[in-house]
Amino acid sequence: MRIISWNINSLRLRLPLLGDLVTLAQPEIICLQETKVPDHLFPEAEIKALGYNYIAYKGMKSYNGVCILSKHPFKLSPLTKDWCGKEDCRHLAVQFEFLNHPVTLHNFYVPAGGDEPDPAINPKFQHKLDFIKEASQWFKHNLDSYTIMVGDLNIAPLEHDVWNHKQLLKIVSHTPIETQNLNQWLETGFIDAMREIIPEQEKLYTWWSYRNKDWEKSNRGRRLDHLWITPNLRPALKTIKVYKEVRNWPKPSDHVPILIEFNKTPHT
DNA sequence: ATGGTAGGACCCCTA
Repeated sequence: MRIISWNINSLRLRLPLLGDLVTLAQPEIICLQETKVPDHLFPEAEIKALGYNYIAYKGMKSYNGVCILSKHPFKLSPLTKDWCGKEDCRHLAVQFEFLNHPVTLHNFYVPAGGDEPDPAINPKFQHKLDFIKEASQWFKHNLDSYTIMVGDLNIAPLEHDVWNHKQLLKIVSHTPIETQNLNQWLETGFIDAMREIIPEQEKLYTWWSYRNKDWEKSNRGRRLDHLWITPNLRPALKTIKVYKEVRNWPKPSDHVPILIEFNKTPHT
């Protein structure tokens, strides 16, 4: 079972790239963030033409937006909700059968938080902290036994999730308050699947700013996108892959797709 | 220390 998570930064603009990604990665399920398309304009026919007949989307004009595209049937999970009292299209949850269990899949787009890492003067940073706090509390009581959680969490928690740990400690996405709060969310019952496979001492990025002249040469990346699983899915975990080459495709997103693959017949 | 780029809608916001 191959699942992709990707902050696509406009679904309509990058539909051709999504097609290329399907060819390259052959995912059975795709979770996208920052679709930037309101529901009445969602390109459903084009997505179905790519082979994904089961679709859930929650979008709005200009900002945010998430969707889940699948080759296998699923139902929308009742765990889908709004956060911080805002209807800003940052979360979808679905449920499907896998390994003879109902598996819940969450797709999140966490607020970026603006530039100034001080909640007293930056309401966007306050929103980000509130969002993570609320999610941490909520998952204490609403974590299904078999759960996969993916998305753009806009936080790079570990030293080697950023190109320069010391320099980024004061930069939004890598401040201690963010990484502490994200760890509390993780500790509600998840495993960081990417770091299960790729050692913590190894640099690992999923995002490179548009503002670098040569992103590959300067390599000032961050791991903002994540793949979390509950421990009972750990025996089935097969592969993690970061599709770094997609950052060099024409008109790329600043995030690259990440893949999690499970064995379909685990010996648990 | 600064400013750099991109997407979408609207004369600027968000990332």
